[in-house]
Amino acid sequence: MKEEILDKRSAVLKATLELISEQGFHGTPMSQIAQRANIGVGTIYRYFSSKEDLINGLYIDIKTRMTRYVFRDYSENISVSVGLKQLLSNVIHYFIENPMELSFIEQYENSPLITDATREMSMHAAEPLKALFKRAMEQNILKELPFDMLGALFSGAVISLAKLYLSGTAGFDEIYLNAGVDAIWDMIKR
Amino acid sequence: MKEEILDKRSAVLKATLELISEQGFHGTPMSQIAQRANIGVGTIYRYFSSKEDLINGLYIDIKTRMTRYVFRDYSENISVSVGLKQLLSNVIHYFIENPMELSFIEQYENSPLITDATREMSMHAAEPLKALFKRAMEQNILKELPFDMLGALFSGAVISLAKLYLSGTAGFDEIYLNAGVDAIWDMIKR
Amino acid sequence: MKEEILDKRSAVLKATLELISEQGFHGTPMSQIAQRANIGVGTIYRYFSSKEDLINGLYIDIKTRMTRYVFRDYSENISVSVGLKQLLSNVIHYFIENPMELSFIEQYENSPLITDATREMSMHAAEPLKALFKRAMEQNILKELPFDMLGALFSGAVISLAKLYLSGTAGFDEIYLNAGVDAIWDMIKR
Amino acid sequence: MKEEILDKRSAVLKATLELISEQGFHGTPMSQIAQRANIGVGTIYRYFSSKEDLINGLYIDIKTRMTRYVFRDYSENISVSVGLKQLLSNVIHYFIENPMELSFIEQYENSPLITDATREMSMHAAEPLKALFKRAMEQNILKELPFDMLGALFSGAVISLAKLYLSGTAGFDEIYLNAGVDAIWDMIKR
DNA sequence: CATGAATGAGAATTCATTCAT
DNA sequence: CATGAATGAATTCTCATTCAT
Repeated sequence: MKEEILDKRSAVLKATLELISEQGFHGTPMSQIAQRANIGVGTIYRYFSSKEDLINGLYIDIKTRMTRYVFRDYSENISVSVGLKQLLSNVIHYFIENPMELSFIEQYENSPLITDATREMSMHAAEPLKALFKRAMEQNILKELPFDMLGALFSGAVISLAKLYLSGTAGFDEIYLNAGVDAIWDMIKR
Repeated sequence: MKEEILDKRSAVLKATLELISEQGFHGTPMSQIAQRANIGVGTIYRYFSSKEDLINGLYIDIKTRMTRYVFRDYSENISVSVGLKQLLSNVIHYFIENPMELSFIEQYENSPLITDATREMSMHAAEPLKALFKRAMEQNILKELPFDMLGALFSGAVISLAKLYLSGTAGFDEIYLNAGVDAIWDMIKR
Repeated sequence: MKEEILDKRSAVLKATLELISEQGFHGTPMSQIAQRANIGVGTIYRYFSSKEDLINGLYIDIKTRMTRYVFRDYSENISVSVGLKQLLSNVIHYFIENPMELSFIEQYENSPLITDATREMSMHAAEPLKALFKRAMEQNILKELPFDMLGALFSGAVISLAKLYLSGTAGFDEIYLNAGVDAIWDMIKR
Repeated sequence: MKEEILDKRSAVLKATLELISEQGFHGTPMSQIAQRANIGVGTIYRYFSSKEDLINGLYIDIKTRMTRYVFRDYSENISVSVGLKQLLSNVIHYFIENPMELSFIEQYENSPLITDATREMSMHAAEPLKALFKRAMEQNILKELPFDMLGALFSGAVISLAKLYLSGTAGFDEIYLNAGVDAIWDMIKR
């Protein structure tokens, strides 16, 4: 009964993610979330002050877990280029293994629901990446472009690749995926 | 009074784009669209059978205009690599000049509102790009990757770059933009 | 092109009857009536001041034609009992031959749309029947009941019989119909 | 405060009956029903999935109560002819005592809103009457006509009589009513 | 006269949020 | 604390009616 062990807050987040990733924010009433989470509607409001707060909470939760996953094997000991490629690969794999989270993030980041505070928080989560970029710049490994720009190109391409993979239409395997990762690397490397 | 010369259907599309790009689909009631378009609510329904139909119609309208813009200077006479770089540059500039359209497209393509029929139509619009890629492949100019993948990497990076530019935070100019375009080129070129 | 010979007013009435008998008042927009009548919506308003007026006009039209049909072979020369039975039979046959009119009348008479003026008019149409009843009373042919009551019993049973016949479920033929008419006759005859 | 003791579902049905019987289906908005029932609009939808469902629910409710009333004193011990006359009388009295229900039933049964499922249910409610007719046929008490036809003649006349009585114009009393009942009896008896 | 595009009042329905139990 | 019935503001959509052409 893994599901029942989940504390209520987590159960709500899980239900929200599942439902929103396929039905969208506005296609998902609070009542349905409560039902899926096996709790009463009112209970959601003990953990989140409003639906918007819930959405934001879910975003933060996902971003946190993702950052942890993506940097899990990073250490200052490994070379920058290895580190960056590993990072790249991790991001892709995170999304491939968590397609609902990708779907949610894409919806959320392009919606007007996103709070400035949340955006701020998201920036903060990107700090480690920035640090890595900085080290790479110092070693003349990356193109001489603003950090933000490298990040944007990088993440835009990565997410797009993950989406293509998940769409299933392409039908390409791990090998192609690696080729894609290499291509992205070509984009940012000097 | 340019606005009043617009036929009503166009006025509705214009109003919808403006409002949705900043408030989102669900933050924008039909009544507000009507108001902005200076017509009655009922009139919208003479041109679009439902709100969903309106959204889809707007998407198709935008995609059509964008495709026209992006391929406007393309000809079979120019070299493939020049053509591709021009294309790249055009896409970026289209979005920079039409930020609301970028915002709308991003919302729409990640929402559950998107119809299969519309997705189909969108594929169709990508045909010229595919043809160009094909020519490039034959000349061994591009990496040996599936078309879909090249397209995904390409568009993901381009859109991401345009968004960064528009966010204004980067504050970089045309020169940097060109550097970005070159980086994207590095990603797909052999 | 019989349809096109019809003057517009009649075309509107015909279209209204057809549509309302199957879709009901509120399931039938004015625009649909116009379409079926092959005229513009606005034109309806040249002949009828409002939808309500149209409905009332249709009712009066139907009642008039029905009364004419039902009394078509009546004359003071034939005996009262023959005349009454003939009348009875005529009413049934009118409805059987004009099912849409029956459907419309039943809807209309039970709806709150019916005007006092129209009800008045309807009474007036029943005058010949009353006269016939009076003659019958004087000859001690009918039960000693108020005219209104005889009329109510009579018309209630007749309409009910016609509806049953038209429902088709009973599947009975002309012979049974005559037996039904006889039964109704038993109800009012002394 | 009898009204306030009513559970909400019943309060809604009561309000609906009152309003519809005088204003018709389409003259009665959900908001008005809610107001009359002293509840919020949304609450109606906890008990009925739509306005149509509400109307159907009301019809079933009324038919159930009416059937109970009409057969309340029926038993297999009493003679068939007494039973039938009692039934006849009960139907009339039910409608006289519940004029709004008569009005509603008449509107509903002649409207295109009626569902096949509901019609089915209504047939089912007529079973006891059919059984009684059957017994009567076996004893050669009724005319040799199909059950459906006897039922149609019977109910058509009864309802018509009740309506006349309620219209108040006739101004006849219980005695006349009984005479009417006798007349109807003459119609179906052998 | 005929037309049908334009209108907006009005209706059904949904759903985030509250609060009595 | 947890619940879910109750609420009503807000939204989409329809359609009778008008009036410029």
